[in-house]
Amino acid sequence: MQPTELPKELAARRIDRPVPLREHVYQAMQELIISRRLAPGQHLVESELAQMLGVSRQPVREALQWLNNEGWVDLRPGYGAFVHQPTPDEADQLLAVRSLLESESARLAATQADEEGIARLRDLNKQGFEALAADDVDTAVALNAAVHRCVTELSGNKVLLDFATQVDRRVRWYYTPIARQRGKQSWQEHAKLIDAIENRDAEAAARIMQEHTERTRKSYLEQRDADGEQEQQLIELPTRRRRRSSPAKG
Amino acid sequence: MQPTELPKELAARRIDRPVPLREHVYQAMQELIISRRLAPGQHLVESELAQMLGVSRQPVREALQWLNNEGWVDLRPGYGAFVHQPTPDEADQLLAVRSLLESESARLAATQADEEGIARLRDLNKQGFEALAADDVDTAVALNAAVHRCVTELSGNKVLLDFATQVDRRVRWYYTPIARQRGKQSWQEHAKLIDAIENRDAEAAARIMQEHTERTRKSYLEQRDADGEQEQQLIELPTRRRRRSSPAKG
DNA sequence: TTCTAGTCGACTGCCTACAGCATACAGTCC
DNA sequence: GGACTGTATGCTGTAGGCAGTCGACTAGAA
Repeated sequence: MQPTELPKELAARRIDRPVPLREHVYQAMQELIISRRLAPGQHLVESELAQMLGVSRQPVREALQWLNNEGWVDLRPGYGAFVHQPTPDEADQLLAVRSLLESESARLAATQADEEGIARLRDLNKQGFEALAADDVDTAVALNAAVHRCVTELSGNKVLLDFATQVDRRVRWYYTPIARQRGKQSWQEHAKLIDAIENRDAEAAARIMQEHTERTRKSYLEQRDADGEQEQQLIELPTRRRRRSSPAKG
Repeated sequence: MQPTELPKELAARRIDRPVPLREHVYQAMQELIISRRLAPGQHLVESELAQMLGVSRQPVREALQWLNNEGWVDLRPGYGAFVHQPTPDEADQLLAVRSLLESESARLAATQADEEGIARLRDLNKQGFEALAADDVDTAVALNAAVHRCVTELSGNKVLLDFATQVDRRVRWYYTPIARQRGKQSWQEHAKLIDAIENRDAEAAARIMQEHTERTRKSYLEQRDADGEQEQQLIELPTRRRRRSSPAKG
């Protein structure tokens, strides 16, 4: 089988290796999944992935475990890994949980944040406006994520941060397309949020964050109804025979 | 090295093996950690665990990954696994997040739950009162967890359920001792909660759940201040030499 | 005594190989 | 012709082993 373009890159990385191979595998596969080049529901055969990425099955297995934790793939013991099927329902549920976690974060941040943290927030938001003005959408999206993350960090609750990070990662799978479309308003809402935090007004901060995230959720729903999924070029993992799916139940 | 008492048990299990070994390893280790026979901060050497449990390193590695996801151990790449150090701070943060997630669950359950689900709740709570009357603390603790889980299931938000389950597992590490002490009041609160859900009063349900869980949190803090940690007999993992800890940073 | 270089060995990360199960296919019996 | 059984083979789970890395210990010098 001729490897896709990835193995050379991996082979290169392999030379300076303080970072475990599984990390690279993890990242490569995450990219493939996010970009939908591996189709939802697709069976991921360890040996094929290993060959494709130029490593053995071991690091692939470990990477698959991580991907499983983070909701990118589903593991069925004895039957291997399958790319997770994102459903509209799940997206909505994720966004709901995100809203919950982040509004609580904002509430806590209003009482916990220090001056330096608030300054950091302001700076990020300023950069966001600038990216917006420069039409630099990628940067704006990244900065948006950074603002939200920063608020959660300022909550001072590490557990909350952990969970919010998890949700955020998964949400972005669905959400990136919309994130690219919400413009100035979003950053104005951030500004208000930061004001509330600075004024130590916990309730206001929580409310603003909730409205802010709920608006995102609504955008998602609208967009979803508006346009269908666009097709993507899938990686055809070459096998002669392939298991159809999970075992017949019962 | 002479294995501890575990390997025979595992060896027996090994005969009827539809379940992967790593599952058994996972459960065995979780038990050892919860019971504090593996000390917080202790370095878990794969080969020793493998020998102790009578399996090879591979299933141990995979079990460690799971344990890591769920917060029981911390993995430091290149340095192995360490039993997670639970701190009072973290416990408090976990309980705070739990409160958040569960009160939202209650809110949603009030609008989403069906008759059958509510009946299930009532039944669990009835059993809880009975266990309490019979002084069967273990059953009462289990039923308490079941009630909370059931509410979260009835929320209809699978993501919320996922996270709540995670939190719950970890919380129980700290929390079991107090859970054993909260008595009748707790079950009366459940009853009120179920009433609110049945009446479709989302706000009341959320409020009751929040107060209920916050009360637990307070109990935890009080208890923590009251008595210190009792010592436990640790498993001495036999090695000649052992790395002290993680590498010197920077 | 304290600092430094060198050596030893423990431990992780990774690879290869094998065993067992599950599926798919082909041939056989009713 | 349809159901059943036997066989080939893909794929996972697990074992075992090798190499590189990092910490601990030791000896020698300042």
